[in-house]
Amino acid sequence: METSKKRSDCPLSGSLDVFGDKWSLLIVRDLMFGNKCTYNDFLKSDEGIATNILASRLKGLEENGIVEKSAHPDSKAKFLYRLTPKGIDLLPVIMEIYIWSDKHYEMPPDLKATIREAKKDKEKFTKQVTKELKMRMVDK
Amino acid sequence: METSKKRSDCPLSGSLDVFGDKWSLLIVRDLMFGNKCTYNDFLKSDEGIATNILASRLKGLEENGIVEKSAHPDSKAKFLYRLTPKGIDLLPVIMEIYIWSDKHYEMPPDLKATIREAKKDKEKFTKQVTKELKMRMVDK
DNA sequence: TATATTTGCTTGCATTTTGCAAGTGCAAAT
DNA sequence: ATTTGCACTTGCAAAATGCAAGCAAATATA
Repeated sequence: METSKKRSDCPLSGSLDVFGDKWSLLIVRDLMFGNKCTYNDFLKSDEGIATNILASRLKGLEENGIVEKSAHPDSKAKFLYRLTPKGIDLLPVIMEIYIWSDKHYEMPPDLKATIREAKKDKEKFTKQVTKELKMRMVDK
Repeated sequence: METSKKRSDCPLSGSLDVFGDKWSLLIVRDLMFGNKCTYNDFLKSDEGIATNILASRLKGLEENGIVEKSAHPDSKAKFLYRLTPKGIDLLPVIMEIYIWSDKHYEMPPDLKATIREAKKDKEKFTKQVTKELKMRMVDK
């Protein structure tokens, strides 16, 4: 197996090797908040990811233990993509990006409200969402 | 002026348009923790950024109000790059990436100790580092 | 049962971005 | 006066991206 070499010992650079691109965290977002879990779900997201890029990102996320692919309960033609615990642990990272964004850019009002609410008690929000996501893991 | 179009209304995708690549946050890291502030400083970082990429990333970060370029007090041949308040506000994002990394990967022991300490009281750590960074802003 | 459609991709190809090496112009040190 | 340092720019090959089309298996429809 070909292990891609690290650029340095810095954990930040190592993390960016995993999700430092324009698409990976959007897939994680869709899994966390978008109620999306299939290839076509991700394809339909507003940003319009190209199908080959989606395939390569899903592969990368899977190889890095962020998402996990399994059989879909409804159909053999579908697959179910889910966040692993490691993927769920990206919630605080994504939250802080939203909070940063809220501070420096405009955004849809409903989302803004949610973020401000979450910001009030980050730990509570994180724990609650994490719990929900872990529950989703064992479903089916 | 050519404004690059947003991929969607999602603040996460907008943020990734700003710093969603393998290099931008490493430059921010160098400015935050590495005591680096010149072009050559960034070039010398362990990851070995290519000089043309560094130039383009610094330009992007500047255009997006994350860093600011000014005259260097020591020499007319040098320039000083500094984080803006908006750039300093990325501290919590970077912190959470470090914390995620600490949970899921190995890392240098001294850095690990710092991260664990910061994690104990994130708000205290954030406030203190932010204060130091803002002080650095007004120096010179 | 035959046909059409859905699903999750892969392939080909043009365009863009990256990475590497070399070069440039100005400032400063020797 | 010449060399060195600094902050880039340029050229070019290689890799990644984006777009459209194709494809096999599974499912839905006629």
